[in-house]
Amino acid sequence: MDAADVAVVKVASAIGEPARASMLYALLDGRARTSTELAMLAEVSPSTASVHLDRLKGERLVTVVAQGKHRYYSLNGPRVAYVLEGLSVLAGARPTEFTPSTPDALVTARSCYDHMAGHLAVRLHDHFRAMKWLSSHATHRGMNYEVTPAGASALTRLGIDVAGARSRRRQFARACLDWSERRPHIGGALGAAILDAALKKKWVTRELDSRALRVTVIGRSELRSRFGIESTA
Amino acid sequence: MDAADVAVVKVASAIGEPARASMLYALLDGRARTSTELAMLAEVSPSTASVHLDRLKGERLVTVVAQGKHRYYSLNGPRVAYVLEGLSVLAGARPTEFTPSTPDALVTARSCYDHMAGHLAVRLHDHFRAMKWLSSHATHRGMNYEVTPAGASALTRLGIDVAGARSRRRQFARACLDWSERRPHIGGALGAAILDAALKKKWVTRELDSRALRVTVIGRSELRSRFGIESTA
DNA sequence: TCCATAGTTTGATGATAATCAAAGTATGCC
DNA sequence: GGCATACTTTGATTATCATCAAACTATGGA
Repeated sequence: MDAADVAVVKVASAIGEPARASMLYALLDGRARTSTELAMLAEVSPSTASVHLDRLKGERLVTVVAQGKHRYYSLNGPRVAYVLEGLSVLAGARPTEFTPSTPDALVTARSCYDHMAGHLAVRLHDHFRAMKWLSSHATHRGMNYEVTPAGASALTRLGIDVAGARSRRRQFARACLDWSERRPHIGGALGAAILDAALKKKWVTRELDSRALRVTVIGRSELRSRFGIESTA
Repeated sequence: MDAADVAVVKVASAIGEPARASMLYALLDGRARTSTELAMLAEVSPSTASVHLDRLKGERLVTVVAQGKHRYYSLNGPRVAYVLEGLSVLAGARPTEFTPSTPDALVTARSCYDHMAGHLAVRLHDHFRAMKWLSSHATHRGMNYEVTPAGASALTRLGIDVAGARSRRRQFARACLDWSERRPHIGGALGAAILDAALKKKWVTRELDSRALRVTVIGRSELRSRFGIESTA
């Protein structure tokens, strides 16, 4: 086994332990969490959690920021999120696809690192494309989107900070393949702006300690009237 | 930890053990291998290899086909290959980027499950696109390619079985993001046909027990004269 | 300065997993 | 039928890893 494989084994075995996996998947919603919170989520003692987090940090799966006595842990970038999603698909388990069967909840909506993923995200993507608010162009990195003039005004009227997304030093908008839906949703800065707007307008809310997003009553109404997207129960 | 995470832990920990990882990465070149071969590659005894392979089979990472007394193991589809490549990237190791520094070897060429990946594959992709032998169209699954009429005759003249690729019950041609190059190469049935043709014409040969492909003297000459692709030493 | 809180380090304990040799099973060939 | 080969199963051994409580360190507030 060469040196490269040794590194892979360390990364895979770091993920392949129940407590550490719990913590990693808990961070998949893109939010930072303290070590004490992660200990509780993983159902281990703070000392156990501390050792595990040190291991994850050593393998560059998480980053930590200290603020006073608190230590805030986050996933170390979208590539980690990508592999975790891939492992979920490989395991045959859908990452948090089922939301509680209340009439307001969309069957599948979740935050994928910093943007929306799931059924709702795919439907929004399809709608924006159908309305020709996005144009696509192939690049060496996959398919990217640009916002058309009509799309710019429509999305801005929806409260989506298109200009702010454009000014960020990151990819503006790209097709992000949705592992659970097997179809694209919108990633990049625009994808993050869309999630921000949906949260601000309270069309969706975050589930506590979960990547799932819950579609609110208001959200359901707005999504139906604006986009023709029905939530199914 | 919910049931989904338990499944993920089993998959990740199955990968995260040196002997099993060796066997998985040995299979990443898309060829089937016997359990005895894999035992040798992983430097464990046949009995140890047998138990490990049983574990990998249990987690659906490999499939096995018995032919007489031989057991041939393969990766269980491109999705497994995809996650293994993703783990390699995450681990910071490049999958077999360096070939021995003989003057004939291209720096980066390897087989990725059933098609060619690496620098050469990316250059071929770029050339075929530049010659407009491929047209692209975005689908809900990413970017796909179609062969133009000019491309069909040119590729067929190159010995690439375009018609055979088209008749297969799988995706004809798609942009497959090359993890090491970060640019697309050609996947799908056409990608496999291209690798087949390159092997048949002896432009490339397989390295023994490796995913690396070696560009032959003939291959280097043909690639330069036909496509303007130089191999660098 | 003292106390509470957050988090880390240490040492002991128990569980789990990988390893192999030996024995066993199945297949193929003569 | 007998022998060789490929592979599996079993039991014993060893190493590794996760766990926690206790002690310790760092930070923040009164």
